Amino acid sequence: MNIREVARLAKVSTATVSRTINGSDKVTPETKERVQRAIEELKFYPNTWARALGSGRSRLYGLIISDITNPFFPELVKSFEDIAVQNGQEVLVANTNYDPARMEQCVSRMLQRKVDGVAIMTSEMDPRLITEFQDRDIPLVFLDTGTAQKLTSNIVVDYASGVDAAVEHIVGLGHTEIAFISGPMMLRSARVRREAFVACLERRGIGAGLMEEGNHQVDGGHGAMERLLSRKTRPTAVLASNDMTAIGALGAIHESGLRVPEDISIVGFDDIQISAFTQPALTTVRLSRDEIARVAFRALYGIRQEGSKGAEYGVPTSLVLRSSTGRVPRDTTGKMREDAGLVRA
Amino acid sequence: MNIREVARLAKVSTATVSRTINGSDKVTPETKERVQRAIEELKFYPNTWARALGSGRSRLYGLIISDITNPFFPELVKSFEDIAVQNGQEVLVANTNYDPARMEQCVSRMLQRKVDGVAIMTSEMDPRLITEFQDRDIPLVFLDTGTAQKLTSNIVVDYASGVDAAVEHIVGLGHTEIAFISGPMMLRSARVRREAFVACLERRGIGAGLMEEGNHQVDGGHGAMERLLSRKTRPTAVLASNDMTAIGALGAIHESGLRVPEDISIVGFDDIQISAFTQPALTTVRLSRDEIARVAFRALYGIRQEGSKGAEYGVPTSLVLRSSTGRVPRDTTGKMREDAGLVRA
DNA sequence: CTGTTAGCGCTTTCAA
DNA sequence: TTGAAAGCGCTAACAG
Repeated sequence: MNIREVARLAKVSTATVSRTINGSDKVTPETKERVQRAIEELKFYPNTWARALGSGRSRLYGLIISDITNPFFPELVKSFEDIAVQNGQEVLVANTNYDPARMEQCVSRMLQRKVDGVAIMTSEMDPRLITEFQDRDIPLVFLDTGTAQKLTSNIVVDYASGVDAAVEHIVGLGHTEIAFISGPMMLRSARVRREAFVACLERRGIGAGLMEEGNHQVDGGHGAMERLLSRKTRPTAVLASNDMTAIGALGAIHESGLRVPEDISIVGFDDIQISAFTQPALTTVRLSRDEIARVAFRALYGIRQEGSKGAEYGVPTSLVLRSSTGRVPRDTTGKMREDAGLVRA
Repeated sequence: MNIREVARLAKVSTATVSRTINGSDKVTPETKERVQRAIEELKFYPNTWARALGSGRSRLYGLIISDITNPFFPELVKSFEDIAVQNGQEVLVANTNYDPARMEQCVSRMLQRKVDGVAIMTSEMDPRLITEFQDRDIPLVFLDTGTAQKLTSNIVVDYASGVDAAVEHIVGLGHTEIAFISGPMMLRSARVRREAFVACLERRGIGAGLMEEGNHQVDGGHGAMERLLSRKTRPTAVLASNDMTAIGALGAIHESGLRVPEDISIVGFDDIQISAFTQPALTTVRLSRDEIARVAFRALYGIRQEGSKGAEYGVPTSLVLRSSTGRVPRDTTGKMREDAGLVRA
């Protein structure tokens, strides 16, 4: 079953069938009508691969992420896919699993599938691999890394404003011992977030905060928080590099018998869906996946479609106030207190 | 850049290049070696579509899910993709968003991409659409719905055993007022889970439980739990149709001032990653995504590869004990009590 | 507006 | 073991 059969049934040439499939305006309505009927009757679905071969365009966009298991990404994938499908394009999602070897494999898959563009939402990327794409004139868009060039764009998240709002909020509540649980420092994106925090404290003349390293996952946040709690000077407020980390920290705090926010305030980052439903609901810095996805797709699609150039796009962040932050407790000696709840009053 | 250039550089025919790419054993090691070098030198990546066109096999498998935003699915996607890539195949993921219209679109996409098989992990599916696949001899595998046929397999989750273990556990703790928060009743899979619960209570001669309907998402669980709490006879134990629902219920309980498990016990279903880190950690019925993914892929791939037939595969469930379940409180009048915590002793 | 035809890049007989 | 050549299903000039 192929375009020829449709042509035969509709009594036209394959070219005409092709034209009506592609919505060409140079086809008489009646002819178009006849072809449509033939297509319906035969339940014909044009072979995308053959179309791509013939036209040189795959209508396929690659989306490389590091861990689909981190809720931040599925939301991004969903948005990206929605926009792509709306524009008649498809998405090939690939997971690197934070593994450089798999990253190489992902790149190879993208290249073999002849994608029309790739959104690289993962932090580390061998420059050599990037060249593979650029040499083939494949549009690229990065998140927080890379620099705009001919065909490659970069999405720059304004971490500073969100972090600043968070710190201002925390400081306004009287906190002075502020800690930060970072992501894995081997990841560029994790370092960028950490730096935003450090720079913010500096700007405000607050002493360097306590630092612990997590892994952007729940268990890492849990472990980091435990280490933080065992320090001689316990922080009264903790910012986490992402919400998963914050959720892990929340758990560790509860297990230690302390309370949030009475004893310790927690601020997350990302605002993933579940953060509104943790106990207590997480105050967090929102980073819109929808916005990132939209910008990323447009950056890619725009180049192919409107011949735009690679550019730099900004994406804002903003503070979402919920219940995991509160006034600094009066007693900050670091000992567990039975009356912790009263401090709130 | 194509296979011809490689052939030219290696001084062989395109057929030979094709053979070495496909690992044919009818190529002299030396020739193979020469071709490999040429491929490396040119950084040649064979065009997958052309391969598909030529061979009639796309090496692409479709995976249709209903909501990538529900943590159950990303874990499934990840496992499925891992196995597929290990076998040199690719995965095309499609989201229906619980929307029949999008389901139709998904099917069309799969058909156009000429997938070699489709795993349909979403509950409702227009029979007409299924026919589209079957008419084209495309292997299918369903989760909990459909019946095994020539090329279509079915994965049957043994809900009964997991639900039974959960109810036994709950009953063993002295609970008698057991409620169930279901998923959306319009979904077959949600109905199946609910029925397993009802059947289990019947089998044990326990009166019909209280029922509320959620939507398999956090907010639905939250709302359903609120309704449950406002009833005259408040349940002392609640089973949820999935973990997201249970997490929502957990939140509603906390907000009402009651405690888990002192006042109310909660049992989830699925055992998604985050359930180990909720407050308290969720007791839940585990359903292995890994296992489902593995079985689903094998069902599809096996048919193409080993010529196996469509079959029925069972997947077990098991109870995971954590901290959200405890002994039934002595006082079950449904009033809020200040001493709730003491009941535990 | 419609048809003819030459590819797109690879696989796969069929010969050699 | 290797090569020549005929497709795979569709698109896109180019004619008409």
